[in-house]
Amino acid sequence: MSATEIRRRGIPDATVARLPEYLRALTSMTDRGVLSTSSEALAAATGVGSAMVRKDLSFLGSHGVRGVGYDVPHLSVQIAGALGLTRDWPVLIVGMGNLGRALAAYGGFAAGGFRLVALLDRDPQVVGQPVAGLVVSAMTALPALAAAPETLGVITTPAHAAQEVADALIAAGVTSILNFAAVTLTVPDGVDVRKVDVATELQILAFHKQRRSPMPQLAVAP
Amino acid sequence: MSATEIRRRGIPDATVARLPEYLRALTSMTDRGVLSTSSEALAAATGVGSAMVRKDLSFLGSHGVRGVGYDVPHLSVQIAGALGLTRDWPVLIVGMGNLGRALAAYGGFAAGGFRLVALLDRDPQVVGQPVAGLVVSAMTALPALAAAPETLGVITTPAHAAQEVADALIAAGVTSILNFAAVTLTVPDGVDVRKVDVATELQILAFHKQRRSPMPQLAVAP
DNA sequence: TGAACTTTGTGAAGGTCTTCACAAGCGCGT
DNA sequence: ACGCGCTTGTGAAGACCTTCACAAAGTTCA
Repeated sequence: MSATEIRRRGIPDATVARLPEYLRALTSMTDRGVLSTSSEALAAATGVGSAMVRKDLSFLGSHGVRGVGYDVPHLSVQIAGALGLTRDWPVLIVGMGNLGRALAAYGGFAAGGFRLVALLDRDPQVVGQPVAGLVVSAMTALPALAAAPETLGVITTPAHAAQEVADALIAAGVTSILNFAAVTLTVPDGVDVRKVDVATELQILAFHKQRRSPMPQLAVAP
Repeated sequence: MSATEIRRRGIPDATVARLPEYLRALTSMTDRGVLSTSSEALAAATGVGSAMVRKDLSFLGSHGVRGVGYDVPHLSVQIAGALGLTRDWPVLIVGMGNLGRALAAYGGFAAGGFRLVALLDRDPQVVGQPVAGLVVSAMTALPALAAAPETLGVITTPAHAAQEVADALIAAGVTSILNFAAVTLTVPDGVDVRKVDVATELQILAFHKQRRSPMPQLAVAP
């Protein structure tokens, strides 16, 4: 693939989905004082094939050295830059149930420009409570809290409230949403939704497990 | 694709990943008293193209009626059967921090044969506490608790403990793991791991958002 | 009965992603 | 200076996935 073609089509989605893995492996190497690595070592650390590691990294430009490998700090910067992690990303979470609280307490945000700016809930009993160093806001505060155009929204409400919350987020100008609720959100063009769903993941695991060791099954009438 | 070929190669992974979506849409229809649907309606409910819905469902066999559509209860049973949700799937969660507790309290397990059978933690302070109607067990109890060969393991420990927990689960006979920790687990062949990682999802969202509205960027020296 | 209408099921075409295989390039030791 | 060994970068091939387009097959209604 030519350099101009990459610029036209951008980095493939499949590659983008793996870049955080590489970055995590590189961060771990940095922590252990490893300064240089190879596609083979990154492959071992991430479970991806080494040829794919090389192809993925080649989309960021050629930063490896033949016969030697990749410079860990330099490659980390390249990937972080490609992912946009050098910017500041305000994050707000709507839904302060068990999951919302767990997520608010989760330390993984700071590692990559993500900054928790607000926690919201519809329940007046919950509004005003302190959670993870922030005070829970009412839904009416949403437009003010999502003022920054690069704000990322996280939905941790029950399924039945998620669409309404998504609509409110979008009305407030949020265009990137991470949805933990077990529903498919309907959103206009230009809004990017990713979902995280435990039930779906378990069902996929169950499917593969069943395929490995099928149970005697009742015949289905034709 | 011929019927024998489907049976040889199985249902494509991409299709399996969408079956839970269809099933959820169908369940919602059942709840609303809708008894019949179409590929177009399922497409609207799941955000998938209607041609793909039809192709996906055709892998389960031909259960639609031309000119009419699909029977909601019948199709629900077909999908649930294909996913293995008619079996009983014991689930155990290791790591009773915020996330583990949130997950234990999450109601979505029962909806599909998933049954929470045990919660474990390494911390003696936590062992013995009641969580979600179960008492937290010590790690030493793992082999006994994972006795059923179809047990699914969920890891909600901090990243640094996850590999060790995975090894223990595998030693206890668990071959399907859902990993919430921010590390890539190394597992032997025959063990199926799926990961759920908030940081990765946020990074992918950030990438797409940045691509939509790039920031003035510093040039990188060649 | 039969024509009009609707919706499925599916070859074929077109993309995208992964793997293969090896030339090109770099450092090191002599 | 030069050859040897190592690792990258990348065309090409192949596998996989999605979209298109339409024949097939059913229902409805006159």
